[in-house]
Amino acid sequence: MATHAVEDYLAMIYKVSFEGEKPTTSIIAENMDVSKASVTDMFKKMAISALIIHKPYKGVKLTRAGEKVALEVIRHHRLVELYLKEAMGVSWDKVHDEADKWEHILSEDIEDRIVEMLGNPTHDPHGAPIPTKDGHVQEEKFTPLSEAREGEKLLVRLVEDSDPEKLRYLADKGIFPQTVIEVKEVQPFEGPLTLDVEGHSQIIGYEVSRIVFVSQMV
Amino acid sequence: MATHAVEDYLAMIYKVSFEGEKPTTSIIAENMDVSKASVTDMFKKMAISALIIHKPYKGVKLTRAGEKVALEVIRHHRLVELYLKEAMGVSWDKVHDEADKWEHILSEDIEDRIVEMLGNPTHDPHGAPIPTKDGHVQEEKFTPLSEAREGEKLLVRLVEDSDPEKLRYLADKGIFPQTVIEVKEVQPFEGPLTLDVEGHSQIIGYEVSRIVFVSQMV
DNA sequence: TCAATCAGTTAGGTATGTCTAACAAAATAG
DNA sequence: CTATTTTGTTAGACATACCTAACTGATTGA
Repeated sequence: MATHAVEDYLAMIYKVSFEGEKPTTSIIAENMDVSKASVTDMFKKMAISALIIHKPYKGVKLTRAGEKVALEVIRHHRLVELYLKEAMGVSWDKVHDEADKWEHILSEDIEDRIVEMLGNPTHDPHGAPIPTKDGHVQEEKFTPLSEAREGEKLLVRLVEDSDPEKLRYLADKGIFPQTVIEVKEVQPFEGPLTLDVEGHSQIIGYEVSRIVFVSQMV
Repeated sequence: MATHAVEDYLAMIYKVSFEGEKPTTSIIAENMDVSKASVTDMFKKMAISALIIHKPYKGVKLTRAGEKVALEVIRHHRLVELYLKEAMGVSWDKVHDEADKWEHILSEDIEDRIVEMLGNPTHDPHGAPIPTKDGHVQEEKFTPLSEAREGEKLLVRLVEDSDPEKLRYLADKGIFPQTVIEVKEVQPFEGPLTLDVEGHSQIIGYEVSRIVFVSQMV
């Protein structure tokens, strides 16, 4: 059984890889907020346990076993996020931090009950897909709203969940997964966007627009 | 902030004291399933943190600070047990082990939500009182069913929660907190008891009867 | 009361997961 | 193609929470 720390590293490696970055010692250290020496140690241990393959300067790659653990942790995390929101009424900016604690102690039994209560959900409150029990996800790649052009009619698909402040800000503007938005104006030099969100005009900054991912409306 | 391990020790010291035993190195070691040397180490650390007062061979005493932490952990444990049963449908023999994990990660926010959802509950599924937020309990002392005499009409008040097998057995017989039972026959030499449980005749062994606590019906 | 027993502590180790400081090795820029 | 910068590793520590084995100190029973 992987320790909590190992579970965290594996999930982070998965996320970084998915986002198209190389999961190197430095990048994982930065993302996990630990020293590079700690990551070197951990990579060594995980390589011995055959959870990763480590090629210095080339980054790390999850083995099938490592990926399975990573997806299990991510499944737990996303299920708990949704459960907290739907069953306990926790606001979407707070569910991430809570889920970070719950993901490691969730038993099979409780997991199953949550799945049943939520009716076999496919996505968490931020629009991220929930991996299946047998370790599969189809994570889709969406476009960041920061790259949108004037006149586009877009469907919000996913919002990055790690910054509670930004999530509260977006909730205020009525921007959630499944929200339809129209891009009215895009100012140059990483300037603000003027949007139509369900009939209301909203102006949001470039920095925030980078955590909102959208797809074109057909 | 106390570590998980320290929280566990404090809660155990509280429970042992409450049950009238002296929380000595040996007894805590036995109850926590660790070596006596580990307990000696831990007592030292907790004494330095002013959570306990340790007099070798005389046992340990919680300071007000230590008691506060202990009651907080116990509050979490019992609230979670009830939540798991009421909100998630977990059977009463399984809630204890789950709650052992949840008790350490429960945030104030989630605790408050659980309290509200359950309508300010006073007792867990085994009949144990839930300490208040400000650290008070009125734990009542009840008589073990093993000491009952023939002809007595009794109200089940509490069932010890640590042995799932026995809890399943008692559930089978219809014995829960608030159940009314009549003692039909008591066999000598720690022999079985014949009971009337809500109109059904039930025979239970002495060993099991020791974890059921009752009070006299008025 | 004193020897045997039981309880408790000390000493020295292990594993996990961190850290800083010093060093080595690879990538890159001129 | 070498020098600088960046990246990664090693060495040596520390804290937590355990362990076993050896020892000491208290209690108690004959």
